[in-house]
Amino acid sequence: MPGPYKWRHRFQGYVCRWTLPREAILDLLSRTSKHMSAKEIYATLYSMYPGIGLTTVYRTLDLLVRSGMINRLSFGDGQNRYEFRSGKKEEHHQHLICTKCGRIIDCSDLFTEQLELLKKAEDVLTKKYNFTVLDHNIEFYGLCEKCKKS
Amino acid sequence: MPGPYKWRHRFQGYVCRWTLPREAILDLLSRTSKHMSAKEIYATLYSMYPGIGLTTVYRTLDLLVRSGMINRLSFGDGQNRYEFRSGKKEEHHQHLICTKCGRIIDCSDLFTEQLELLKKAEDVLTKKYNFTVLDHNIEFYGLCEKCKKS
DNA sequence: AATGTTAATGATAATCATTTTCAATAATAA
DNA sequence: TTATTATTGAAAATGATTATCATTAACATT
Repeated sequence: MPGPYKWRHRFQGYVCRWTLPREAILDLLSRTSKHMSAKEIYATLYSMYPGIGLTTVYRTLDLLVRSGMINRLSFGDGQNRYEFRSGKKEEHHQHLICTKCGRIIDCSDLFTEQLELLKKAEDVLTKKYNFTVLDHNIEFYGLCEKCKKS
Repeated sequence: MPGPYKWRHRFQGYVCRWTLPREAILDLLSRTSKHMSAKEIYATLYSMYPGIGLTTVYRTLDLLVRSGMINRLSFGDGQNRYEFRSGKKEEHHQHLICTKCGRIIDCSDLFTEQLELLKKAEDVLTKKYNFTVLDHNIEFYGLCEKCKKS
């Protein structure tokens, strides 16, 4: 369990009480580069904090999503996954998903291309569909290094 | 129920027996512009073909996904959705998803931008991650016309 | 520091999408 | 027409997520 209330200040106005489970879940997600499911988060925290309940994990994840601290991802494997959301607006990244082993790789190398797509998209979508873009998501499916070999 | 076996020929080699449920499900998806869930497909077919079972719908959808006839989509609302896949490789489109009412709009207006992103992506991802891109997916989240007003 | 209010928790049960099981059916080859 | 076996559908099983509710604990007030 990390320093007592590292993340508390980011919740002013969102939540009444800052608690150990909330701190622990947000802290875990801020440290890992994995895209963890609720069960995985629960299992990880359980080892250092056996009192925690799976229900609380689900509830807290929901809270964190709603308050914009984390992203909920669904890759279609039957469970949602979560990732920490950096403060910076520009730090959008893509996910590479191996269709063979399910590995997920983060990729932030297409910054310029993405921005251009986005700029154009906002323009087109507003004019044609009167749709206001608030967020976007780009995924690439294919084969990772390991799976190509085998 | 449509003309007897309209889609049969596209299955040569994929499947042994071509049946009424398979025909009906594929035909329905080929006609609709909606992004239907298994339950919705089941309900629609049930009215004209009361013998059909939900299990068969799930199984057939799986078969159709595996053989490349349809796409499975997961927008994170707890159920998968399906769309017919046109033969043409280039006919990739994006989805606009209204975060308020859940409406899904198809959009094919970003053809050039998408191609350029993709071209660059394949290059970068191969070099940096040794990842082979087979497919991609782009989604825009925001507010649709109706939801902006209310 | 002690107290009271009530938000937050966690165990359990419920829900909902999807999968598995298995006996019955029907598509196709012989 | 018959035999083979892929396919079907009902029912049960699974697995992720949500709802219920009594208990606990955060924190504002004393």
